[in-house]
Amino acid sequence: MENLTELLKGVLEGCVLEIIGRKETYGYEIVKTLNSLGFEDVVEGTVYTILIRLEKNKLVDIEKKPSEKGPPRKFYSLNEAGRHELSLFWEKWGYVSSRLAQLKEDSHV
Amino acid sequence: MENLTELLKGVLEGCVLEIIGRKETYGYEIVKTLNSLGFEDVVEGTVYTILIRLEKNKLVDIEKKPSEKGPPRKFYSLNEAGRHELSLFWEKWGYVSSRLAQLKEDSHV
DNA sequence: TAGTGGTACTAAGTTATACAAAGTAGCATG
DNA sequence: CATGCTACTTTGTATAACTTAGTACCACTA
Repeated sequence: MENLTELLKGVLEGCVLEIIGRKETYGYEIVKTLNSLGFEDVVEGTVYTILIRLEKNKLVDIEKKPSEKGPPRKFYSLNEAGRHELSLFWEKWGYVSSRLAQLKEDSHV
Repeated sequence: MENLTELLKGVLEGCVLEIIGRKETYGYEIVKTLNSLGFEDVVEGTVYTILIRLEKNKLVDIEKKPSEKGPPRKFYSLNEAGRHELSLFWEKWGYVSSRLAQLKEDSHV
């Protein structure tokens, strides 16, 4: 799917929160996860800027661990504020998507 | 619902296309329509910038008509390119929302 | 007739987010 | 020692929504 950029604003951050919320993970793996979830064109630069933002907003805890395969990994996990932000995200997403569903539904009645 | 700004990127333009696609209408009325659809905090400044963008991208036809209640209205209708853009929007929206639905579904399995 | 409020459009500047592009660096394999 | 995968960093750009302020038409009323 091409040029989803604008529709992904706000969405990708929510996805990253959700992914981190499931299990402690790191940037490179998150990129691969997003790709496999259907967000195929999401690249590292995008994800790392999101992670830096999450850190700056104190939504995640970070732990550095060595890797067998390359440079050390920075593992992220959600803290309490992060979990709250995640539930807020799903709430907002639910709101917007239900309005859109309604709009679309009305359109072919 | 508070602070949906980022989630609305790309979405509002799609909504405006959809609204215009149903019947010829004008900016002020579009604002009211969006508000009644649940996008309560969307204000004129936002909608008019979208309309100017649609015009610049040649997705709409425009006709100026007098109003009984105020300044003349600029009526917008979708042209062929606009209808195509609208169907593209719904396609993209469907893609993104289905991925999100899947992500959310997986989350509480 | 001055003031208020609803209708209707315009325009300048700000902010937030995704994306592009390039680079640094560790490690394994051939 | 070159290639390729892993893994993180940084700088800059584009886009879209939002903020704020302003112009202007019209009807009603105190």
